[in-house]
Amino acid sequence: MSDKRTQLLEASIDLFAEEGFWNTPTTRIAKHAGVGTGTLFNYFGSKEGLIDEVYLQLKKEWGAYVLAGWPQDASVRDQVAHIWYRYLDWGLNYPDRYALKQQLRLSEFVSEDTQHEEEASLAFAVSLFNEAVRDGVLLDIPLDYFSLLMQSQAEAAIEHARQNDLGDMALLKHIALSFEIFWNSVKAQ
Amino acid sequence: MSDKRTQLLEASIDLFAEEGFWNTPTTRIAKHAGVGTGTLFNYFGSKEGLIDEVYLQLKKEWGAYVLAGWPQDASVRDQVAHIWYRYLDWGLNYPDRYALKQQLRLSEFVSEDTQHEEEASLAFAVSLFNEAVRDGVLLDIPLDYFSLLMQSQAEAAIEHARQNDLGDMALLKHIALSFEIFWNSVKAQ
Amino acid sequence: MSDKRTQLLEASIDLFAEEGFWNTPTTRIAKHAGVGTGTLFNYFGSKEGLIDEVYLQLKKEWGAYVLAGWPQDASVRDQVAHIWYRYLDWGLNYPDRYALKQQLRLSEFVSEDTQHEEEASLAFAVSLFNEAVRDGVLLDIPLDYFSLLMQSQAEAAIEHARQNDLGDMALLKHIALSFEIFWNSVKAQ
Amino acid sequence: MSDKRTQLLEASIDLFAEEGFWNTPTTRIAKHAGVGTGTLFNYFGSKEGLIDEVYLQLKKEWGAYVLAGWPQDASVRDQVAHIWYRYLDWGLNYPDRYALKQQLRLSEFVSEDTQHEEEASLAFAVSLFNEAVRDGVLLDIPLDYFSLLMQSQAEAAIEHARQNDLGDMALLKHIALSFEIFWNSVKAQ
DNA sequence: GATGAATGAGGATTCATTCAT
DNA sequence: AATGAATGAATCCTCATTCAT
Repeated sequence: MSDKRTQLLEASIDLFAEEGFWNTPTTRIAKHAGVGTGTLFNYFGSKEGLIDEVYLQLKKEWGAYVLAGWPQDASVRDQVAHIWYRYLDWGLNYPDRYALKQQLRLSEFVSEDTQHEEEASLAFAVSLFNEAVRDGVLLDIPLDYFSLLMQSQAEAAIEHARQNDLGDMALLKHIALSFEIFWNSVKAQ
Repeated sequence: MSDKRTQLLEASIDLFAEEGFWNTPTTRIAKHAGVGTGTLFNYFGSKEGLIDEVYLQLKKEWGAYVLAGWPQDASVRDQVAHIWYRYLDWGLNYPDRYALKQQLRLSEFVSEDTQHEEEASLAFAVSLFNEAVRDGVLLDIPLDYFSLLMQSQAEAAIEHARQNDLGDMALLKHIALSFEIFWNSVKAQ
Repeated sequence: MSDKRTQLLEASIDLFAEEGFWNTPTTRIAKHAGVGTGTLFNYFGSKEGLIDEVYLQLKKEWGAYVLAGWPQDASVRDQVAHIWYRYLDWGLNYPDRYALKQQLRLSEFVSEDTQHEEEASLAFAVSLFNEAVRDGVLLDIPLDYFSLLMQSQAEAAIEHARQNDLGDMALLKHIALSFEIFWNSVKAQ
Repeated sequence: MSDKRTQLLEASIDLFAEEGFWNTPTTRIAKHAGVGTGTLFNYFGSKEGLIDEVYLQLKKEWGAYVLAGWPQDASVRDQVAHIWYRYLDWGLNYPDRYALKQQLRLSEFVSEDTQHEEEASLAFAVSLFNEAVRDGVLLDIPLDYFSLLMQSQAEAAIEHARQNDLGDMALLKHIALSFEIFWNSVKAQ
């Protein structure tokens, strides 16, 4: 994992967040990263290649953040809650990275393959989910739908928090409430 | 509402859906619309202006579709269900338009103002929502959060349906289930 | 001499002086003149045609101004002085028009023919000049050189006055001096 | 002073002289210079930037030409005469460059700053002028007016020569006469 | 590997001019 | 005669990518 590679990825994230990736020429990225233009192409082959890698990088960072401190022995509800809180935390603590990740998710710049690449964190939660379903704790729905529901509701919660610039107290209340709502939607009735 | 204006909007939607708006030069749009290049700029001022208008157009179409046949005298649950079904219907019947609308929502191409422009349909549902909360039918949460939740879960449902290419039967079941899940998340407990 | 024709010429002079003629689209001229775009072309055929006419118009205005009050019975020196003073007056009273006329004189926008079109005022001074030469009052040089000398020195005097923003007193002194200098250059020794 | 930079300046002068700078697209300049279009913009930033530099280049060339062989120990009259002859020489030997320089001087294309940039040659003649005034050889007028007078009369002389296509003999006579006329206008009486 | 000057295809936008009304 | 919406050729400039050093 070369140093310059990392510098280029960081520079890209900085600049994409500021100006959008379509307003950010490769030359500016290279300059901001402190390397030559050619170097960018040595590492990533093309601008699209770079963007793909940026997206993967963000997914990776996000995944690591979400899984950190996973309480493997807690109840299903608490395990899910942990992911939920970490998810919202990341979105609210790294608004630029979050926004960029969201944007890249649907972007025409990111290749299809990269877009659909499995998010590590969830692959990783498969057995938890399957057990919970079998034990009658969660609704019996496809895992991928469960994960879409979680993702979309988490995004709604983040979006609401960002749009309303909540104070500390209100924010905590909102996060707790958002989890209740989510849980009610997926718990077995 | 001039003829050429409409032709340009239609042509844009077609081509943006096919190739992405950033791969679609203004000249191609104009040609596809059967007008001169200059005309595009007479009507929309710039490519960005055009994209803004495309987004507004899609929102408008979508809003009209969702509200069609609204059962004003039904129960709250049925009214919400109606919107839900129409929402999913639109997303599944007009996949190109839906995908484009989603993409534009977060795009750097669409100006902030345009992005936040009130969606008519919801403004319109305010009193329904307020009454439902007062009557203890719905959770007492901010309207904008309610609407984010509805939107995000509907999108998750659409996304799931599209990714799994469900047969007619399974599709109907999925839609019904998705509404149950949504309803459980927002109904007063 | 139609009304609209005049309006268009005036509008052109206004806008050319403000922004330069190459930054002034025909549509803006027409709008500023309060007529339709087509009308401009009805009257002048092309933008170049319009600019030609603007130049002729300025030459005409200038010529009329310079010749006004011509003291036909005064001495040669006084007659020349009269033209000198009027010339400088015009340049200083109508700085926009003066600057524009200067600029058009060499511009690639003005057709050769129009550029060389005889300036009425001087044609008109031929006999005065010829007599003065014969009488030994002026140097025996070609008339066209005489007229170039007069023009160029007058422009130098105007330029100096403009660049130095002279007060009333100093300005009068400058003008008087400038004439002395000119006269010394062309009077028979 | 890169090679390509010079090629671009030369190509510009060639083409501007032939067709006028406003009829000369950047692509044609680049092609004529044997470089890519982008290169022009790498060096000059914009077409206007290029034109500015062309103007400066012409001023520089002209200044060097005019000052070459300056007879520092000759009389004031001879020193001034030297500049006079060199000035006319340049104008007559390089008609294209001269015409272009004249045209650019007043053009809206050349930025104000560039237009007013001090001409080295004259800054350089300051002490000569001051001494001559103190010694009662030249009229006591502001230096900038002196220089405007010199410039304008030299231009008149060049203009006359060009318009009349004089033979060698007549040309020499004209140049000598033009200097006498100029000298009479500025020498102390 | 690293560089960055050079490239030139590609694209948004302008604007003189036309012509149907 | 007057209009102004429509046109599309023309042009400036950008920027991903290459390649000689």
